[in-house]
Amino acid sequence: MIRDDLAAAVRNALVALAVEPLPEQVSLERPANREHGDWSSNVALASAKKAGRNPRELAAQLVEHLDANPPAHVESVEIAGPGFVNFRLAPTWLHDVLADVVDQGTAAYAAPQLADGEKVMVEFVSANPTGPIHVGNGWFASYGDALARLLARTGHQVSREYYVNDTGGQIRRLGASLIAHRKGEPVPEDGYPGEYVAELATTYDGTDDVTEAGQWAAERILGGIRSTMESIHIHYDEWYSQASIEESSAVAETVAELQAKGVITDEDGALWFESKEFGDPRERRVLRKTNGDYTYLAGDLAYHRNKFVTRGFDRVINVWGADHHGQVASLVAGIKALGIDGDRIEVRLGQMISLTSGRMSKRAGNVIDLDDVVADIGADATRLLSLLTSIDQAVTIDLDKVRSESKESPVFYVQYAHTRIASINRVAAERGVERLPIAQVDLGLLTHERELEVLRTLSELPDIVRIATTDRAPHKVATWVRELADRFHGFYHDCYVMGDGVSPELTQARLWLVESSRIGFAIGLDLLGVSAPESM
RNA sequence: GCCCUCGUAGCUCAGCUGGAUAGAGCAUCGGACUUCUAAUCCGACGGUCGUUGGUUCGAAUCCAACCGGGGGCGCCA
Repeated sequence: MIRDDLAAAVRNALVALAVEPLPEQVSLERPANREHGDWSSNVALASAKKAGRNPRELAAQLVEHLDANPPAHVESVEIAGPGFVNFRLAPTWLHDVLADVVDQGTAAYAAPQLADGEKVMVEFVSANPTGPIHVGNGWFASYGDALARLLARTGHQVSREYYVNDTGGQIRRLGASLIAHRKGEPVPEDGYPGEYVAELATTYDGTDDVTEAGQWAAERILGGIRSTMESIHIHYDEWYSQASIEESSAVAETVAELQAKGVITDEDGALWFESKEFGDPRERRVLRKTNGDYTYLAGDLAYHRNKFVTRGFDRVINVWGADHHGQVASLVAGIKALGIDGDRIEVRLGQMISLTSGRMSKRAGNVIDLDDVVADIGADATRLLSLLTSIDQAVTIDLDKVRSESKESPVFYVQYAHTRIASINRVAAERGVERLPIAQVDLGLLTHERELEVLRTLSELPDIVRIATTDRAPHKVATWVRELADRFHGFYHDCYVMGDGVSPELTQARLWLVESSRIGFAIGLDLLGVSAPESM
C-alpha cells in the first residue's frame, strides 16, 4: 500500500533528523483539496511540540530529506500551510491500485482481516411477533445484516439471530385480541386492533385460552416476518425462542449462579440483583417477583449467558432501538456479574425512525408495514435507502417522496452505473474487442482526470471497509458506493472506451479500468446486500 | 428531576478517533443527446455547522454550560 510506503519514508526521515520522541504513528491522509497534493502528513505539526522544534522548520527539513530520497511514485514533496508535508504522486500509483484490485478480485480486495475467526453474533430486529414489522424495524434489519456482512468479510465468524419474544404479557394480549375478534367483541384497550388480527381470527379454531390463542397467532405472524425478511434478502441463522429459554431451567440456573456469587438479595420474597455494583445507575433490579415469576431481565440474562457460555460466542452485538436504552445498563451489569467480560457485549442503539406524518404508532394508525414499502420501491431501494444514513441519526422518512422519487433514487444511480459496465462489455463483445491479459496492457495510458478519480475512489475501499467495520457503520460503504457511481458516470461520459478515435491500446487500458470498477461495485453492493444488475 | 442521544443548505442526509476554502442528493434556475441507452453529465443558486465559552498552532469534529427535538428512568415485555 502506498500509504504504508509513504509513512515509512516519513518515519525514516524523522529518524534521520533525530526527532525525539518519534511519534507512534505517522498519519497520512488524502487532502480534501486536490491542490494540496495526493497525500498529506501533519506529522511535523503533531510532533514538533513534543520534540521541541518549530513545526514549519521541521516540515522543511522533512521535505528536504524526502526530496533527496523520494519514495516510489512520488513526484514532489512540498511544505504547505502551518507545516503540512504534501506529496504529489505520479498517476502510476493509481495504476498500481488498478492492478491490485484486479489481481485480488472481489474476494480479496478490501478484505482486511481484522479478526482471526472470532465468533460473533449479531442479534437484530427481534421485534415482538405481535404484528408485521414496519419500516422502522426494516431500517435496523438492513443495518444489522450489512454489519454482519462487514464482519464476515473482515475475518469474523458471524451468526445472525432474531430473538423471538414469544411469551409473556404481550402474547396473552395478542391472544385476547384474537379471541375478541372471533367473538365479534371490541378489542381490549391494551390489545392489538390491527386488521391482521381480524384476518387471523377467521382461521383460528383453538380454545379461548389467551396464551394458546396468542401463541398460535404469534407463530403465524412470525411466519410473515420471516418472509418479509427473506424478501429483503436477510437470512437469519437462528430464530431463538424466548419461551424455550424460560421453559428450560436456564433462567433458574442463571439466577442461582448469581446467588452463588453473592450479588442477589432476598426481600419481601422477591430476588433482587444488586446491579449498581456492576455499573448500573439504578440501585438494583428484580429478577424474581414475589409471585415466583421471573422478570424479563432474568430471562434476558439467561439468554445472554446462553449466547456466551452455552454457545460460546466471543462477542455479541445487539442492535436495539433507542427505546430500549433503559435495558442496556442492567443487562451489561448482569453479564459482568456472571463473570463475563463486559467488553464482549456491544449494544448498538439506533435512533428512532419517524415518518413525516409523525412517529409511527398503531394508535395514530400511521404504521407503515415494511412489506408495503418493499412492494412499492423494491428490496434494493428499501435496503439502500436505510443504509445511506447512520443509525445514530434520528431520520424522518417522507414516504410519498420516497415513492415519487424512487426512479431518481441513489439506488438507480448506483445500479445504472453498474449496468453501464455490463453494457460496455456487451458492446465490446459485439464488436469483437477482446480484453488482453492485464500484463500486456499499458495502464500508463490512463491519465484522464476522470479515470484517475475512479481509481482514487477504488483505492479508498480497503480503508472504508475497515472503518465501517470497526465503527459498526455500514452506511460508510453506502456513501462510498455512491461516490464510485458518481466517478464512474463521469468517466463514462467523458472517456469512451471504444470508437471515437480511441486507440486500441487505450481501449484495453480502459476495459481494465471498467473491470476494476465492476469489482468495486460488486464488493460494495454485496456488503450492502443490494443487487448489482446487468441491465435495468 | 436524572441519564442517553441528536441538532450541518429550503428538504433528506454525509463529513465527527481535530487539519488547510464544510459536501451530496432532492428542490430552483441555466446548459449538453448522430456516440458504449441522457435512469447520465456540466454549471449556478443556497450554510454565522443550535447558542455561548473552553482546550489547541488549528474545532462542524474534543470538553463544559445552556437552548431545542427524540428516547429512557416498572415486581411490563
